[in-house]
Amino acid sequence: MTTIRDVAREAGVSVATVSRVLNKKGYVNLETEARVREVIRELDYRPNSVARSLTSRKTGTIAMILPDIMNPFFSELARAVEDTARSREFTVIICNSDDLDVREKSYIQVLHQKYIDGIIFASSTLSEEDLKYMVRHHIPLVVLDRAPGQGGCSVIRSKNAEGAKLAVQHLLDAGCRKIAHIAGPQELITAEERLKGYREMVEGRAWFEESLIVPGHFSIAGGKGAIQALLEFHPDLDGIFAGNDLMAVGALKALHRMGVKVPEEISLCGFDGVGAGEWTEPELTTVAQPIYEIGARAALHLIDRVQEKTDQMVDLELDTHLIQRDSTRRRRN
Amino acid sequence: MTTIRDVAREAGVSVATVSRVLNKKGYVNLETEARVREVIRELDYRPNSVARSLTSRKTGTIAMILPDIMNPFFSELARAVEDTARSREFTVIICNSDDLDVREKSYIQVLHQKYIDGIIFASSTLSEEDLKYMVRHHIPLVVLDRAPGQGGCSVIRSKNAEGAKLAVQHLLDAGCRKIAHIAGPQELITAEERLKGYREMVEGRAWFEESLIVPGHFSIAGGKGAIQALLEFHPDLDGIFAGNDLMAVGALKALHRMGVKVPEEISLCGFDGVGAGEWTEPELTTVAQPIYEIGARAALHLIDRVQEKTDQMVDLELDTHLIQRDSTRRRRN
DNA sequence: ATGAAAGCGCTAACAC
DNA sequence: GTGTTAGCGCTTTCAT
Repeated sequence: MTTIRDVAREAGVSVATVSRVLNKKGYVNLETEARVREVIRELDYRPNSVARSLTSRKTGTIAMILPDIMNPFFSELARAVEDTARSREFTVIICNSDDLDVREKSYIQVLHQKYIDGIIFASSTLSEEDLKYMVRHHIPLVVLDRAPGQGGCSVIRSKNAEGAKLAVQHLLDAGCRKIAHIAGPQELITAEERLKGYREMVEGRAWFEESLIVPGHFSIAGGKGAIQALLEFHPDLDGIFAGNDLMAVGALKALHRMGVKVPEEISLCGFDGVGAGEWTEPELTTVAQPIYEIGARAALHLIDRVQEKTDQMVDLELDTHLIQRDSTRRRRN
Repeated sequence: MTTIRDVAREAGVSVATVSRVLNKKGYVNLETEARVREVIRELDYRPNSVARSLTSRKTGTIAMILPDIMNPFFSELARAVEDTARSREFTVIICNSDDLDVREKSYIQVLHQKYIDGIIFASSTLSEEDLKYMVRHHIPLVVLDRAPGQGGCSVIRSKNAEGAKLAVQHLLDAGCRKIAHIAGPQELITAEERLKGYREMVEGRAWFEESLIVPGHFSIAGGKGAIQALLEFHPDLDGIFAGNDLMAVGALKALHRMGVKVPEEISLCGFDGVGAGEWTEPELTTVAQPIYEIGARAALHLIDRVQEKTDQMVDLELDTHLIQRDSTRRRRN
């Protein structure tokens, strides 16, 4: 491996000078610079970034902690983050937490030791303790899908309650008269807000009952399970708003298996807008979050903070929008 | 940040001693050790891994270069790699290449500069030049889905031709009398081998024609497009073997749109075995690669090489197996 | 404008 | 057993 000394020797200058041309910092004679650059090319020299990191305390690497990269929502998010990071010459470390807080904690330790420049946290549970740790150690942090006003970190998320209302309104417009909700885990603010949106739209209506709300754990299996419970008590159900697309897919499968036609007998609307919503038959109507945008903005802002182009925290709430496909349809009723 | 000096001072020993207890290397008095450990705990000291990397030339980080993390095949692979890496206390950098060789090249440069310990290459095109670069610089490399015997790198892949035969045999067993193949890009060895497997099974049969082979670019859109071409010339088609699941999904959508029933009129078999094959309706029969196992083995072997537990290259060919679901069915014929 | 030298935090001879 | 010291490759004062 060729080092800065080799270049210095070969160019007949000191390492300091080479360093200056490398970093375009401080004065350096144009001719000297030209010569140094020439040598750099000849020797195909590239500075060792570990050595650089040791002095600069910057690694040009950010990390992303998420529950599971196999979940299409998070893989899209990760893709956005990596694209953006690359455009700023940053590198991205991916961490699958499975929502286990011991794992999150251990990641944070390791990442900190590795001098990671910042973290995007898309896993569900960031403990108060971990947050404080990161603030104390000045590790820039962007949290996705959390309640605002945490202090010490930026937050980016979608308007979940509003999106949920969009979904319910759409089902109502489609002529549904009894709409259930398959809810995500209520520890998650996103799930909670989507449920809240649903409630606001349906509470007080004659047909509404608490038993129309069933948990689905944000998973395919959960979505399937929810259908059993739902149809048993509400055979007259004609609309379902699933708290995310994964559960909607599960619901779709279960309904199909039970011989219930979607959208003819039951209309179904998901949430998230993952690409795979188009894989199903019928294709899934859903409330789309601007997933890619969330990731891109998170990365951009995080890197701005790392590079001290800003010291402001942000607190963004992005709009959702309905993508109408085939799993909902106006009923002739 | 607390350093090794702080610990040394506080414990009344030299940094060398602290380093010794940290690395369990060399002799150190049990009582001294106890005291040092105590101080480490008190000060909540953790060694700075950047500094360590500078001397050890090891970062405890591997990289994975893949086309697109949003492709479910690669996200499963990535998940396996990260799980395995974590169990060995390694960290994983993800790089989306979009199969662009300039991008691959630039990643390799950056990763090398960052002292990455090794690379798992799951992107399609690894140029001879890049390979040599990595060999020359002693960067351990595991390549997925490439022809064997490259030298200088380990290769892991599935038995593609054999898998393809499994698929065609299954369609034949299901009673299909005219089976088409939607092929992936022939620059990719995987696509080429799958086509070869198909050919071996069908060439010489009375119904076989070259026009039964159409390109589908390993993408959903490609799968859709292929169907148009196919049905126009072969309205009597009754079986399709798609070179990957993404194309199979596209084919399924197109067939559905054209009112062709699967599997009643046409049986369809994919390749890969990505989880999302269960999202479709009907669920997709497919030849499954042991995706997770490929990733896990790749990571394990790579890390073994990094840690010099072995200096052997491997050249693995893993078995595929048929997962029979609903998109193929015995025809009453 | 350029160079000498002191770190960054840690490891590994080598000496005692 | 433990300490001293010279790096690892680079950046950054501080002289000159």
